[in-house]
Amino acid sequence: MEIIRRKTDYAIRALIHLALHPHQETTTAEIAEEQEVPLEYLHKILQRLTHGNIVNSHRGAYGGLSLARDPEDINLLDIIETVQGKINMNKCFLGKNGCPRAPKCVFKSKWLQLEQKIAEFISQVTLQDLVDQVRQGGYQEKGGEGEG
Amino acid sequence: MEIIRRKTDYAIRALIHLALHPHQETTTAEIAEEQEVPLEYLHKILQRLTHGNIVNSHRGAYGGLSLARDPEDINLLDIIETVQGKINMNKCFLGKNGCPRAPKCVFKSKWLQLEQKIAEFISQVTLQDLVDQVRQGGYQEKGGEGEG
DNA sequence: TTATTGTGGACTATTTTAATCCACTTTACG
DNA sequence: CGTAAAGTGGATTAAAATAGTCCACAATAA
Repeated sequence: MEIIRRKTDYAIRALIHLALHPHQETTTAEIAEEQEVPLEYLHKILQRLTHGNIVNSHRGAYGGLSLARDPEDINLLDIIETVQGKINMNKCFLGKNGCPRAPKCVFKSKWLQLEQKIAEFISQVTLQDLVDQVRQGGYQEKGGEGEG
Repeated sequence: MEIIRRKTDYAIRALIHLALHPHQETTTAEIAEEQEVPLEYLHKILQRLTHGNIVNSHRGAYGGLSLARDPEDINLLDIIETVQGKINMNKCFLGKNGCPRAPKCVFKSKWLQLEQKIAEFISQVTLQDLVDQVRQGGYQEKGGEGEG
Protein backbone atom coordinates (compact mmCIF):
# COMPACT_ATOMS: atom_id res chain seq x y z
CA MET A 1 0.00 0.00 0.00
CA GLU A 2 1.37 3.34 -0.99
CA ILE A 3 1.17 6.24 1.44
CA ILE A 4 1.69 8.83 -1.27
CA ARG A 5 -1.35 9.07 -3.52
CA ARG A 6 -1.07 9.67 -7.21
CA LYS A 7 -2.44 13.17 -6.88
CA THR A 8 0.31 14.01 -4.42
CA ASP A 9 2.83 12.66 -6.85
CA TYR A 10 1.33 14.91 -9.51
CA ALA A 11 1.41 17.84 -7.12
CA ILE A 12 5.07 17.38 -6.38
CA ARG A 13 5.91 17.11 -10.04
CA ALA A 14 3.97 20.28 -10.73
CA LEU A 15 5.70 22.12 -7.91
CA ILE A 16 9.11 21.03 -9.09
CA HIS A 17 8.17 22.27 -12.50
CA LEU A 18 7.19 25.64 -11.07
CA ALA A 19 10.37 25.83 -9.06
CA LEU A 20 12.40 25.10 -12.16
CA HIS A 21 10.63 27.87 -14.06
CA PRO A 22 10.48 30.84 -11.73
CA HIS A 23 9.97 34.43 -12.88
CA GLN A 24 7.29 33.39 -15.35
CA GLU A 25 3.66 32.51 -15.33
CA THR A 26 3.34 28.84 -16.08
CA THR A 27 -0.02 27.50 -17.15
CA THR A 28 -1.62 24.36 -15.89
CA ALA A 29 -1.78 23.15 -19.47
CA GLU A 30 1.96 23.52 -19.83
CA ILE A 31 2.63 21.54 -16.66
CA ALA A 32 0.11 18.91 -17.63
CA GLU A 33 1.78 18.39 -20.96
CA GLU A 34 5.30 18.44 -19.68
CA GLN A 35 4.60 16.14 -16.75
CA GLU A 36 2.11 13.97 -18.60
CA VAL A 37 -0.68 14.47 -16.11
CA PRO A 38 -4.40 14.70 -16.99
CA LEU A 39 -5.14 18.39 -17.38
CA GLU A 40 -8.49 18.58 -15.64
CA TYR A 41 -7.28 16.54 -12.74
CA LEU A 42 -4.21 18.70 -12.41
CA HIS A 43 -6.50 21.71 -12.28
CA LYS A 44 -8.14 20.27 -9.20
CA ILE A 45 -4.85 19.50 -7.57
CA LEU A 46 -3.45 22.94 -8.23
CA GLN A 47 -6.60 24.47 -6.86
CA ARG A 48 -5.90 22.75 -3.58
CA LEU A 49 -2.33 23.98 -3.63
CA THR A 50 -3.67 27.46 -4.28
CA HIS A 51 -6.03 27.22 -1.33
CA GLY A 52 -3.17 25.93 0.74
CA ASN A 53 -1.17 29.00 -0.17
CA ILE A 54 1.53 26.97 -1.81
CA VAL A 55 0.97 28.37 -5.26
CA ASN A 56 -0.43 31.65 -6.47
CA SER A 57 -2.78 31.70 -9.40
CA HIS A 58 -3.54 34.45 -11.85
CA ARG A 59 -6.61 34.17 -13.99
CA GLY A 60 -7.23 35.40 -17.47
CA ALA A 61 -5.14 35.74 -20.56
CA TYR A 62 -1.44 35.52 -19.82
CA GLY A 63 -2.32 34.24 -16.40
CA GLY A 64 -0.98 31.11 -14.84
CA LEU A 65 0.71 29.84 -11.73
CA SER A 66 3.73 30.52 -9.62
CA LEU A 67 5.04 29.38 -6.27
CA ALA A 68 3.58 31.36 -3.41
CA ARG A 69 6.73 30.94 -1.36
CA ASP A 70 10.36 30.11 -1.81
CA PRO A 71 11.06 26.43 -2.40
CA GLU A 72 13.00 26.32 0.88
CA ASP A 73 9.82 27.32 2.66
CA ILE A 74 7.63 24.61 1.16
CA ASN A 75 8.03 21.23 2.76
CA LEU A 76 6.76 17.84 1.83
CA LEU A 77 4.39 17.62 4.76
CA ASP A 78 2.65 20.81 3.62
CA ILE A 79 2.26 19.40 0.17
CA ILE A 80 1.01 16.00 1.24
CA GLU A 81 -1.45 17.32 3.78
CA THR A 82 -2.73 19.96 1.39
CA VAL A 83 -3.47 17.59 -1.42
CA GLN A 84 -4.34 14.31 0.24
CA GLY A 85 -5.09 15.22 3.81
CA LYS A 86 -3.47 14.31 7.07
CA ILE A 87 -1.66 11.01 7.42
CA ASN A 88 -3.07 8.97 10.26
CA MET A 89 -2.00 5.57 11.42
CA ASN A 90 -5.43 4.39 12.48
CA LYS A 91 -8.68 5.85 13.64
CA CYS A 92 -8.61 3.56 16.59
CA PHE A 93 -8.18 -0.13 17.11
CA LEU A 94 -10.66 -1.09 19.67
CA GLY A 95 -14.34 -0.54 19.68
CA LYS A 96 -16.61 -0.61 16.72
CA ASN A 97 -17.24 3.01 15.80
CA GLY A 98 -14.04 4.53 17.00
CA CYS A 99 -12.71 3.69 20.39
CA PRO A 100 -15.04 4.88 23.12
CA ARG A 101 -12.09 5.31 25.40
CA ALA A 102 -9.90 7.22 23.00
CA PRO A 103 -8.74 9.77 25.54
CA LYS A 104 -7.40 7.05 27.79
CA CYS A 105 -6.42 4.58 25.09
CA VAL A 106 -2.82 3.51 25.35
CA PHE A 107 -2.62 2.19 21.82
CA LYS A 108 -3.36 5.61 20.57
CA SER A 109 -0.10 6.86 21.97
CA LYS A 110 1.81 4.33 19.89
CA TRP A 111 0.17 5.58 16.75
CA LEU A 112 0.63 9.20 17.66
CA GLN A 113 4.30 8.59 18.33
CA LEU A 114 4.66 7.08 14.92
CA GLU A 115 2.62 9.74 13.20
CA GLN A 116 4.85 12.35 14.72
CA LYS A 117 7.99 10.59 13.59
CA ILE A 118 6.68 10.43 10.08
CA ALA A 119 5.57 14.05 10.09
CA GLU A 120 8.90 15.16 11.50
CA PHE A 121 10.85 13.43 8.80
CA ILE A 122 8.64 14.50 5.95
CA SER A 123 8.50 18.09 7.07
CA GLN A 124 12.28 18.29 6.98
CA VAL A 125 12.30 17.66 3.26
CA THR A 126 11.77 20.87 1.33
CA LEU A 127 10.83 21.48 -2.25
CA GLN A 128 14.26 22.98 -2.66
CA ASP A 129 15.83 19.67 -1.67
CA LEU A 130 13.87 17.91 -4.35
CA VAL A 131 14.72 20.53 -6.91
CA ASP A 132 18.40 20.28 -6.05
CA GLN A 133 18.29 16.57 -6.56
CA VAL A 134 16.55 16.99 -9.87
CA ARG A 135 19.22 19.44 -10.96
CA GLN A 136 21.80 16.81 -10.15
CA GLY A 137 20.20 14.61 -12.75
CA GLY A 138 18.23 12.28 -10.57
CA TYR A 139 15.33 12.04 -12.96
CA GLN A 140 14.50 12.69 -16.54
CA GLU A 141 12.22 15.45 -17.75
CA LYS A 142 9.72 13.26 -19.50
CA GLY A 143 9.60 9.77 -18.08
CA GLY A 144 7.42 6.96 -19.26
CA GLU A 145 9.42 4.05 -20.63
CA GLY A 146 8.27 2.08 -17.64
CA GLU A 147 11.53 0.23 -17.34
CA GLY A 148 12.40 1.01 -13.78
CA MET B 1 -5.77 8.67 5.01
CA GLU B 2 -5.17 5.83 7.41
CA ILE B 3 -2.11 3.66 7.01
CA ILE B 4 -3.59 0.84 9.05
CA ARG B 5 -6.40 -0.85 7.15
CA ARG B 6 -9.48 -2.16 8.85
CA LYS B 7 -8.44 -5.73 8.30
CA THR B 8 -5.17 -5.08 10.09
CA ASP B 9 -7.11 -3.59 12.95
CA TYR B 10 -9.23 -6.74 13.04
CA ALA B 11 -6.10 -8.86 12.90
CA ILE B 12 -4.55 -7.11 15.86
CA ARG B 13 -7.71 -7.42 17.86
CA ALA B 14 -7.86 -11.11 17.07
CA LEU B 15 -4.24 -11.62 18.04
CA ILE B 16 -4.70 -9.81 21.30
CA HIS B 17 -7.67 -12.02 21.97
CA LEU B 18 -5.56 -15.11 21.31
CA ALA B 19 -2.80 -13.82 23.51
CA LEU B 20 -5.26 -13.22 26.31
CA HIS B 21 -6.59 -16.77 26.00
CA PRO B 22 -3.56 -19.02 25.68
CA HIS B 23 -3.60 -22.74 26.42
CA GLN B 24 -6.90 -23.22 24.65
CA GLU B 25 -8.19 -23.55 21.16
CA THR B 26 -10.12 -20.44 20.33
CA THR B 27 -12.49 -20.50 17.38
CA THR B 28 -12.80 -17.81 14.77
CA ALA B 29 -16.47 -17.55 15.64
CA GLU B 30 -15.62 -16.82 19.25
CA ILE B 31 -13.21 -14.07 18.28
CA ALA B 32 -15.65 -12.65 15.76
CA GLU B 33 -18.35 -12.40 18.35
CA GLU B 34 -16.17 -11.04 21.11
CA GLN B 35 -14.46 -8.47 18.89
CA GLU B 36 -17.55 -7.70 16.83
CA VAL B 37 -15.91 -8.47 13.51
CA PRO B 38 -17.69 -10.07 10.52
CA LEU B 39 -17.06 -13.79 10.82
CA GLU B 40 -16.37 -14.64 7.19
CA TYR B 41 -14.05 -11.72 6.79
CA LEU B 42 -12.20 -12.64 9.92
CA HIS B 43 -11.75 -16.12 8.47
CA LYS B 44 -9.88 -14.61 5.55
CA ILE B 45 -7.72 -12.48 7.78
CA LEU B 46 -6.84 -15.37 10.05
CA GLN B 47 -5.99 -17.46 7.03
CA ARG B 48 -3.36 -14.91 6.12
CA LEU B 49 -2.02 -14.92 9.64
CA THR B 50 -1.86 -18.71 9.44
CA HIS B 51 0.07 -18.55 6.19
CA GLY B 52 2.33 -15.98 7.75
CA ASN B 53 3.07 -18.37 10.57
CA ILE B 54 1.67 -16.02 13.15
CA VAL B 55 -1.16 -18.28 14.20
CA ASN B 56 -1.60 -22.03 14.08
CA SER B 57 -4.89 -23.46 13.00
CA HIS B 58 -6.45 -26.79 13.80
CA ARG B 59 -9.32 -28.02 11.72
CA GLY B 60 -12.22 -30.16 12.66
CA ALA B 61 -14.36 -30.49 15.72
CA TYR B 62 -12.76 -28.96 18.79
CA GLY B 63 -10.32 -27.26 16.48
CA GLY B 64 -9.51 -23.59 16.46
CA LEU B 65 -6.63 -21.20 16.60
CA SER B 66 -3.66 -20.39 18.75
CA LEU B 67 -0.63 -18.16 18.47
CA ALA B 68 2.19 -19.77 16.55
CA ARG B 69 4.81 -17.94 18.60
CA ASP B 70 5.14 -16.11 21.86
CA PRO B 71 3.63 -12.64 21.88
CA GLU B 72 7.10 -11.18 22.42
CA ASP B 73 8.14 -12.70 19.13
CA ILE B 74 5.31 -11.25 17.10
CA ASN B 75 5.78 -7.65 16.12
CA LEU B 76 3.49 -5.14 14.54
CA LEU B 77 5.43 -5.03 11.29
CA ASP B 78 4.94 -8.78 10.84
CA ILE B 79 1.24 -8.38 11.41
CA ILE B 80 0.78 -5.40 9.12
CA GLU B 81 2.80 -6.83 6.28
CA THR B 82 1.14 -10.20 6.59
CA VAL B 83 -2.38 -8.90 6.38
CA GLN B 84 -2.19 -5.78 4.26
CA GLY B 85 1.14 -6.05 2.50
CA LYS B 86 4.27 -3.97 2.61
CA ILE B 87 4.03 -0.28 3.36
CA ASN B 88 5.56 1.79 0.59
CA MET B 89 5.81 5.53 0.40
CA ASN B 90 5.43 5.73 -3.36
CA LYS B 91 6.04 3.59 -6.37
CA CYS B 92 7.99 6.40 -7.88
CA PHE B 93 7.38 10.03 -8.54
CA LEU B 94 8.67 10.70 -11.92
CA GLY B 95 7.82 9.01 -15.13
CA LYS B 96 4.45 7.70 -16.06
CA ASN B 97 4.60 3.96 -15.49
CA GLY B 98 7.11 3.87 -12.73
CA CYS B 99 10.29 5.82 -12.93
CA PRO B 100 12.49 4.57 -15.74
CA ARG B 101 15.54 5.64 -13.82
CA ALA B 102 14.58 4.07 -10.54
CA PRO B 103 18.02 2.67 -9.83
CA LYS B 104 19.56 6.12 -10.02
CA CYS B 105 16.62 8.09 -8.73
CA VAL B 106 17.50 10.28 -5.79
CA PHE B 107 13.93 10.76 -4.65
CA LYS B 108 13.70 7.09 -4.11
CA SER B 109 16.29 7.31 -1.38
CA LYS B 110 14.14 9.78 0.53
CA TRP B 111 11.23 7.41 0.45
CA LEU B 112 13.35 4.44 1.36
CA GLN B 113 14.78 6.31 4.30
CA LEU B 114 11.32 7.05 5.53
CA GLU B 115 10.04 3.56 4.89
CA GLN B 116 12.89 2.22 6.95
CA LYS B 117 12.17 4.58 9.81
CA ILE B 118 8.56 3.53 9.84
CA ALA B 119 9.43 -0.15 9.66
CA GLU B 120 11.98 0.21 12.42
CA PHE B 121 9.54 1.82 14.76
CA ILE B 122 6.69 -0.52 14.02
CA SER B 123 8.81 -3.62 14.32
CA GLN B 124 9.83 -2.62 17.79
CA VAL B 125 6.28 -2.88 19.02
CA THR B 126 5.42 -6.44 19.94
CA LEU B 127 2.12 -8.13 20.51
CA GLN B 128 3.20 -8.51 24.11
CA ASP B 129 3.47 -4.73 24.42
CA LEU B 130 -0.07 -4.34 23.24
CA VAL B 131 -1.32 -7.06 25.51
CA ASP B 132 0.42 -5.46 28.46
CA GLN B 133 -1.26 -2.20 27.71
CA VAL B 134 -4.61 -3.90 27.42
CA ARG B 135 -4.06 -5.54 30.80
CA GLN B 136 -3.41 -2.12 32.27
CA GLY B 137 -6.92 -1.21 31.24
CA GLY B 138 -6.23 0.78 28.15
CA TYR B 139 -9.30 -0.47 26.36
CA GLN B 140 -12.54 -2.20 27.08
CA GLU B 141 -13.36 -5.73 26.07
CA LYS B 142 -16.35 -4.91 23.97
CA GLY B 143 -16.20 -1.43 22.54
CA GLY B 144 -18.86 0.18 20.46
CA GLU B 145 -20.49 3.10 22.18
CA GLY B 146 -18.86 5.33 19.60
CA GLU B 147 -18.29 8.07 22.08
CA GLY B 148 -14.58 8.52 21.76
C1' DT C 1 -15.17 42.28 -26.62
C1' DT C 2 -12.89 38.25 -27.22
C1' DA C 3 -9.54 34.69 -26.35
C1' DT C 4 -7.27 32.83 -22.52
C1' DT C 5 -6.79 31.12 -18.16
C1' DG C 6 -8.23 29.56 -13.50
C1' DT C 7 -12.66 28.19 -10.43
C1' DG C 8 -15.93 25.25 -8.59
C1' DG C 9 -19.46 21.95 -8.48
C1' DA C 10 -21.46 17.83 -10.26
C1' DC C 11 -20.66 13.81 -12.34
C1' DT C 12 -18.56 9.22 -14.00
C1' DA C 13 -15.03 5.65 -14.00
C1' DT C 14 -11.65 2.89 -11.92
C1' DT C 15 -9.39 0.74 -8.27
C1' DT C 16 -9.04 -0.78 -3.70
C1' DT C 17 -10.92 -2.50 0.34
C1' DA C 18 -14.47 -4.86 2.78
C1' DA C 19 -17.60 -8.31 3.08
C1' DT C 20 -20.23 -12.47 1.66
C1' DC C 21 -21.18 -17.08 -0.36
C1' DC C 22 -20.50 -21.66 -1.04
C1' DA C 23 -18.54 -26.06 -1.92
C1' DC C 24 -14.78 -28.38 0.14
C1' DT C 25 -11.39 -30.67 3.59
C1' DT C 26 -10.08 -32.10 8.05
C1' DT C 27 -10.94 -34.14 12.40
C1' DA C 28 -12.90 -35.48 17.11
C1' DC C 29 -16.27 -38.10 19.01
C1' DG C 30 -20.15 -41.15 19.45
C1' DC D 1 -18.60 -45.77 10.06
C1' DG D 2 -20.99 -40.93 9.93
C1' DT D 3 -21.93 -36.60 11.45
C1' DA D 4 -21.20 -32.16 13.40
C1' DA D 5 -17.72 -28.77 14.08
C1' DA D 6 -14.11 -26.47 12.61
C1' DG D 7 -10.84 -24.13 9.07
C1' DT D 8 -9.77 -23.54 3.60
C1' DG D 9 -9.97 -21.39 -0.65
C1' DG D 10 -11.92 -19.50 -4.68
C1' DA D 11 -15.55 -16.68 -6.68
C1' DT D 12 -18.46 -13.13 -6.21
C1' DT D 13 -20.64 -8.79 -4.66
C1' DA D 14 -20.80 -4.36 -2.11
C1' DA D 15 -18.97 -0.23 -0.50
C1' DA D 16 -15.68 3.23 -0.27
C1' DA D 17 -11.84 5.77 -1.84
C1' DT D 18 -9.34 7.56 -5.56
C1' DA D 19 -8.85 9.17 -10.16
C1' DG D 20 -10.53 11.45 -13.83
C1' DT D 21 -14.07 14.22 -16.72
C1' DC D 22 -17.47 17.76 -17.92
C1' DC D 23 -19.37 22.07 -18.04
C1' DA D 24 -20.91 26.66 -16.96
C1' DC D 25 -18.72 30.50 -15.04
C1' DA D 26 -15.43 34.39 -13.46
C1' DA D 27 -11.40 37.15 -14.21
C1' DT D 28 -8.29 39.58 -17.05
C1' DA D 29 -5.04 41.19 -20.64
C1' DA D 30 -4.80 42.61 -25.21
